[in-house]
Amino acid sequence: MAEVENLSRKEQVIRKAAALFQKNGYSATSMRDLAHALGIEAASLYSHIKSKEEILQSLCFDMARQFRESLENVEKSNASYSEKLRNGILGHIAVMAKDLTASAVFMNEHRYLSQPYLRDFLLMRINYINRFKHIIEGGIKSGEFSHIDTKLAVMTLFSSLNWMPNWFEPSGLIDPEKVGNQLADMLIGGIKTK
Amino acid sequence: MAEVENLSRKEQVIRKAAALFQKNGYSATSMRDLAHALGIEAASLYSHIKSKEEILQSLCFDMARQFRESLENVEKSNASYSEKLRNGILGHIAVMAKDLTASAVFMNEHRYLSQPYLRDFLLMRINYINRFKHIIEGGIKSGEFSHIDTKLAVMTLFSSLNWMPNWFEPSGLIDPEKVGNQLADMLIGGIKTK
DNA sequence: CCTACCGATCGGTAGG
DNA sequence: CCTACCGATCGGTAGG
Repeated sequence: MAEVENLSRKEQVIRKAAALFQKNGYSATSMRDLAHALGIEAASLYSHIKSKEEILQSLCFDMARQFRESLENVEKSNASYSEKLRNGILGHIAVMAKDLTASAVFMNEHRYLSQPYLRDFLLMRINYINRFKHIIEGGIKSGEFSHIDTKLAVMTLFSSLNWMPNWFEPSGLIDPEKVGNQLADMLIGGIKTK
Repeated sequence: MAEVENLSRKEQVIRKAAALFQKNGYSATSMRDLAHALGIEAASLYSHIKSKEEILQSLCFDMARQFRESLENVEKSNASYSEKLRNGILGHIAVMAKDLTASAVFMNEHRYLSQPYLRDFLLMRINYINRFKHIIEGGIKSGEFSHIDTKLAVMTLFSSLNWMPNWFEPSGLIDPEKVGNQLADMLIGGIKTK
């Protein structure tokens, strides 16, 4: 059934769906809403996708893969723990900045995944968080960081990162690298006068 | 129609709804789900509440009021900017810890409010954030804080605070005051060795 | 990509 | 708090 030609149209469907999921939420977005936004009938969507949830799966797992790949590259480097933490932050923000809409869906709508996808997603997320945690723990052992609560530190970092799609200007006025460096400065160096 | 006797039953309905909204999302929670969880028929819910959204409104605006009141008390004090920031954080966490379920709904489900409630809610939230921002700006002017990006700083703070209901142990094993002080230490003092 | 349609479920009301 | 029910809408399929 001409899979190749359908690929770009499928991409269009997924991207439009992401925009609607971000704006109105996954559950509150109907396939008729999506079809109308694309100028077609609801039934026609099923030529491109198997189900509503397949769209959500694509969005969530594609973002998860990009985040994971970014962090793997950072881990492979020989940088200090401070630098690894900074580069992990920069990489995460760079991935988000490439698609703020998909990032917002990744963060806010993954909960509507059914099993076993939800379980897999949450396991991947825990794994990702733990890898950041290990960098922080390494930095504490090496003496680069003070003896802070690592769980609180990594949760603060993770929440800050994931909240960004909600306040970044979609216009692209914000420079992801600049914001990443500022966040790293603040979390690593603190905001208090030295 | 005996408003007084209905109050506690209405409270039960709202609290059970909050738990379901937190677990499954507002849109994905049906009035039949809620009724079943309470052991009654869906139609019977309407003796206690006017609509599904009225429940969401109660939850969101009640939490918003508590957050506002907490911050107002901090602003009235004569503390330094560091202390005001710390006390603002402690107050916010204390309000959340009193009802983690309602806090999660406040954070994750407010978007399903219809107009004009959504507008009012978002204006209150912006106001709340700006008041924290003013504390940080005051601290920069007074020399207590270094010249960081105030928007980034307040967004980092705000996202850290609002993410907590998602990782706090519901068992109450976490001491809100301890976590608040640690977060304040980290954000005010930084995590890097001095 | 369409028309025509399915069974299920939605929030909510009438009337008791 | 119940039974009985409303019109609207849901995700998805059949068949072209």
